[in-house]
Amino acid sequence: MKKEYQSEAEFLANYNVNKYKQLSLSADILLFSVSEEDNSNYRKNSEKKMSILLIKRHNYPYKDMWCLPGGFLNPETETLDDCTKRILKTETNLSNIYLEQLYTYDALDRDPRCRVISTSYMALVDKNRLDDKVNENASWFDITLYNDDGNFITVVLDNGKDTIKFSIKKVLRELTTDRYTFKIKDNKDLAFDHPLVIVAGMERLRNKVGYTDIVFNMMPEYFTLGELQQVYEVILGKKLLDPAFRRIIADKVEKTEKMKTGGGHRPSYMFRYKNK
Amino acid sequence: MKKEYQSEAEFLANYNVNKYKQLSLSADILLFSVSEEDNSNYRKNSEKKMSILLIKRHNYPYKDMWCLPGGFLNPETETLDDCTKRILKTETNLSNIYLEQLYTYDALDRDPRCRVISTSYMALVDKNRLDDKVNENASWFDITLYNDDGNFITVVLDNGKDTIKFSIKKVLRELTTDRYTFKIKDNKDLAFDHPLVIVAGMERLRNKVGYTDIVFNMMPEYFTLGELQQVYEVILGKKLLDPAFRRIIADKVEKTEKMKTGGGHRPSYMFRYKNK
DNA sequence: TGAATAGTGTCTGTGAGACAATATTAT
DNA sequence: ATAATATTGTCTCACAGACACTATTCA
Repeated sequence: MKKEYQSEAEFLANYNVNKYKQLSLSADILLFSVSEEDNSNYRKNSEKKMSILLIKRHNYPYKDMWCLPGGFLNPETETLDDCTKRILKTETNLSNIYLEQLYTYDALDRDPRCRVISTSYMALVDKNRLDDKVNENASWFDITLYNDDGNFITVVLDNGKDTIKFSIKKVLRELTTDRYTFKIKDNKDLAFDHPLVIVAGMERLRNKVGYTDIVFNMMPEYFTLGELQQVYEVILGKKLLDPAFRRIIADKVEKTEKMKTGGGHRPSYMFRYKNK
Repeated sequence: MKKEYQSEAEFLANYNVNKYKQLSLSADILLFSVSEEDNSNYRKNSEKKMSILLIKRHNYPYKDMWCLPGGFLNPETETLDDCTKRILKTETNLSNIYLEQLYTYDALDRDPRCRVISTSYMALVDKNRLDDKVNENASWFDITLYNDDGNFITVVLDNGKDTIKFSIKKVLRELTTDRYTFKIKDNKDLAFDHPLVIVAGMERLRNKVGYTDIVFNMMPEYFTLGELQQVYEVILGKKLLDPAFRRIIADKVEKTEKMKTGGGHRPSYMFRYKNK
């Protein structure tokens, strides 16, 4: 039977480092998706928001706080990719999810138990595939980004019950021309260095959306161009002009016979990703 | 006194895994620079080539083969960044080098001794800063890339004495829209999975050159626009048009009073990176 | 003088940004 | 009829590609 600790300090005092490994590797997953906000106006299309899956911690450290889904690597049998897929399977019950390694975080004190070096992964999924299948300790949080000025980013995560808020400062790196790193300025709701991981991951997603087709991993098979445009817009954090958007994605999609009707306005053709 | 093994098989048979760690982390460094090919024609500017620093291995595994500079992480004291800087200092005697983490390689069998998970770093340097300072076991290799067709890349590395050649196949990943990974198709000269690391790193460099200012880390303080253009050209692997190039970099550089003369042709103003 | 690079002018076509106009639905 | 989205047309402006032209040096 597991002992119940009363505080993180007590837990750490009793934490037997030698019982476990001195150095552990882990994978942390940014599982991104897009959520639909139900709308009162029967004419309007439902608005969309970026969302991310978080896990409620039940153990120390950071007990009762939210964190990214993640887990330790079994170094004898697993690659980091394997490890990530195993975690995703556990949390979402899905196997076929777009995955991409992002960055390895290894600050000496990023985990109070011992040295834990964590590789972050970005995963993208169409929410319709799993809405009800997620693990009970997991929850989808809508993401809102505020760019206070050029140097600060405030992130608010909301799952309808809990609100998580943190701020990140952009810090220019020395010895370089235009790169910067992130530092946590303010955070009390999210475990570990996960605020950094989230902000860096969202930046990566924003950048890659422009020159790759990864968005289609977040779309169902059939979608309207309006829906697709909404997804681009929530990722990029800005409105796009309809004609320009249609020009750009014209050769990536193909029109089908299906129509989406019932919106109190002109119906729309459904499109499909055209995989060359 | 260290025992001398006669073969890699013998070495591995005697390798005591328990004497060392079961799992090790390491950093491998892609130290890129640009080399000048001396030219016979007094009129012509010297041609440039991409070059990379490699290390001659003196121990098993992969004894007597070349490999990327790298080393094991000391997990009690170092971050991966620290580790990379320490290795760079050892090999080049320089401390201030542009660094950027790229990717973490962790195939189960990538090192025959035991599980070694390696994070690759890209480092960029102006060769004038260190030409004679490099460690004696290290050597600069000129890089030539051949894109046999869309799916194969052949890389030839040459340091004037040794020639290293390997081929890489681009493999489309499942579950995705446009990403691919690399697989080694043919390699007998370069240790470990370093062919993959090199090709992936060069791709990253090519991409980043377009939307960042990292090139200036490979330039001396004063340079002509012709020299700068040459560097872009060897990185991108194609010629650029002069007027277009000048338009693009116009606001990144500032003209100085210095001139570069003696070329048997019209002299050129020297420019400097304009750090906003 | 000529070969080579340095540097600038300018034309053209492509494509993004912007705005307008038309089409079609459910209430 | 009206509010809302769907879809297309078109104008303009910025800018990259392309080519031409002039400037300047040293053997």
